[in-house]
Amino acid sequence: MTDESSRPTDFIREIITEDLKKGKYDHRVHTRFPPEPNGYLHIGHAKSICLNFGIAKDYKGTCNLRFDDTNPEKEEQEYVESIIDAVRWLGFDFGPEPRYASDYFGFMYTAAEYLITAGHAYVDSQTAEEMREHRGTLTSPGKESPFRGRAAAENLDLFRAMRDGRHPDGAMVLRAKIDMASPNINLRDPAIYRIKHAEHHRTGSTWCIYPMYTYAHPIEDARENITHSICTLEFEDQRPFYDWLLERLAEGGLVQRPLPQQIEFARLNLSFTVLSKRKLIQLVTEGHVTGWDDPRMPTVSGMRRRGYTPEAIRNFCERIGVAKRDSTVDLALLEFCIREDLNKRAPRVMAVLRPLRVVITNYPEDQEEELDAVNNPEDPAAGCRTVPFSRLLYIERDDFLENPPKQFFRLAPGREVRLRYAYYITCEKVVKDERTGEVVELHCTYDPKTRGGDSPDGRKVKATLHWVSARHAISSEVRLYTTLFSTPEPGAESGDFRQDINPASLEVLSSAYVEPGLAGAVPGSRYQFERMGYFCVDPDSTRDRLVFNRTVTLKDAWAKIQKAQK
RNA sequence: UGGGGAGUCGUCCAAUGGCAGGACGGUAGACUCUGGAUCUGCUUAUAGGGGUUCGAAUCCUCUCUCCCCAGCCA
Repeated sequence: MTDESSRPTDFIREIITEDLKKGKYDHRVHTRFPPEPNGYLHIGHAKSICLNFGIAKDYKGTCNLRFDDTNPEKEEQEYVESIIDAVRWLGFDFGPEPRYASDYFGFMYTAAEYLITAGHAYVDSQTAEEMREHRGTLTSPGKESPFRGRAAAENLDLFRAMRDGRHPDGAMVLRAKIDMASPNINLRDPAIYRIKHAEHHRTGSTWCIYPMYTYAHPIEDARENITHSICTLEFEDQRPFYDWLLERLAEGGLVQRPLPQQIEFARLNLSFTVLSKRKLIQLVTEGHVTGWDDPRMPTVSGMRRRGYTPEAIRNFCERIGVAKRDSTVDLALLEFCIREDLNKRAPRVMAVLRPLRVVITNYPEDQEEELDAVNNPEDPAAGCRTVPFSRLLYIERDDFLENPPKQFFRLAPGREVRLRYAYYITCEKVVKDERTGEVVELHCTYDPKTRGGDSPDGRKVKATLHWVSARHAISSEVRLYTTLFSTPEPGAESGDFRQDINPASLEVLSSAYVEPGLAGAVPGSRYQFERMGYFCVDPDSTRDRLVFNRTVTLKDAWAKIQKAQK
């Protein structure tokens, strides 16, 4: 909202605009993105990142990157690095250093002692199982713990003993004292501290008790003066506790008003993919993909390797909007966003993925020439290049059909087509393997007067084919990706998402040819292979051999016709 | 069967008592040295019943459907 005329675009910005109008937070807006460092970021996180950092930007506020590292058994340094990397790559700035929940462990401990002293918390010596039994059910109230009535002094001693490591894991927990009969289960004396004799990735062995998310998160927000604490829908039931805790701490003067407020929105679901952390981990550990950055993964690192741009992802996140209803976004929208971006910026090159040899019989054996080609018709500033032409070429196997159906415009016996930026050629002869009947080579003639691709007599052709000169082309590997799952909602039918893994999600083409200008292309560079799609140089490339990942195909009218006829 | 949320084109998001709109998808066409891009047309929706109102997607009411919650996970 940088000017008067702009209006909020979602219900969260509406709330913020209203708060600003009322002066609720002294005209400040401060958000945060709080991942747990126990996995890699995916497109669903990107939605949250764009929301939180986007709001900060819109309202000239601040957004913190904060690691919610309250469970040492699950969290690792490796993840914090990948998350930092992903956030920066997406184009967001959180200052020189991220924040950590563990930065506040000391304060959280002090606050817990205050709660005990004020009679708002107690140490419970029940086992986990006993606690579960006493919690009641969704429809029946819980029962109070026999330890609920302990005096503050005893609780304090016990809690300090917990901290000092005098009890094993699970021996006791600190609980908030609220209401065991509450219809909201989260208010039935939730555990707020547990014993874990575990090494923490940042605090080492300083602590053997760790706060629960429920307790830690509101405190982290308050400590960072967060104004709007935006999270996903499943935390909605948690909000009464969030408010309860902060109210108690404000009463004790441990946090200042105005208190941050929690606002929930619906997480992203995407068709043909899974986004739950558990499922993503399973894909990696069970070897269904090659790693977190496998180009078929919906992780930020996977999409990056696939060839997605930060701009396309940000644009996607803006287009899908923010609301409270559960929804599943069509993968086609994501693909639209990356095509839209790459169409404007990706240089065009010619690459033949499944080569078919073509001999231009009337082109002199020892002759070759350089032809002018436009780098990007959408961007005149991208300039021109030349591509070599000679007697022996490769064209795409799919661009020739011996017995073409009516709607097939491409090369066929006796038919004339244009070779892009080069010449008109006519297919004169089809050479086949005698045993298999497979077409192995085409003999064509070219019309020298059509150099550059135009015929002086105004003669039209129905198709333009991409090609490479066999002598000059660089042999490369091309990895063709389609969706990792073959159904829009993986697991919907069988209950096991792995049943719907698409066995054909990766096709490796090891004898593709790209034009010579691509020599030395660096990993991460993106190109449009004319008529085939957008491709990105994979880090697996070596000096001698380029490897390309297909980011997304071009829209393909012919493929659609073929599909419709099946 | 407790509590908390949510129901609008195929999909996602708007409309905040006043002509249900946009984007993606789909489809038809124009154009084209990429069957790309671009442009144009068309397509389809307020979960259901009752009520309030001159007027309801919006307010009231009843019903239905879907999601979340019974970790010492986040």
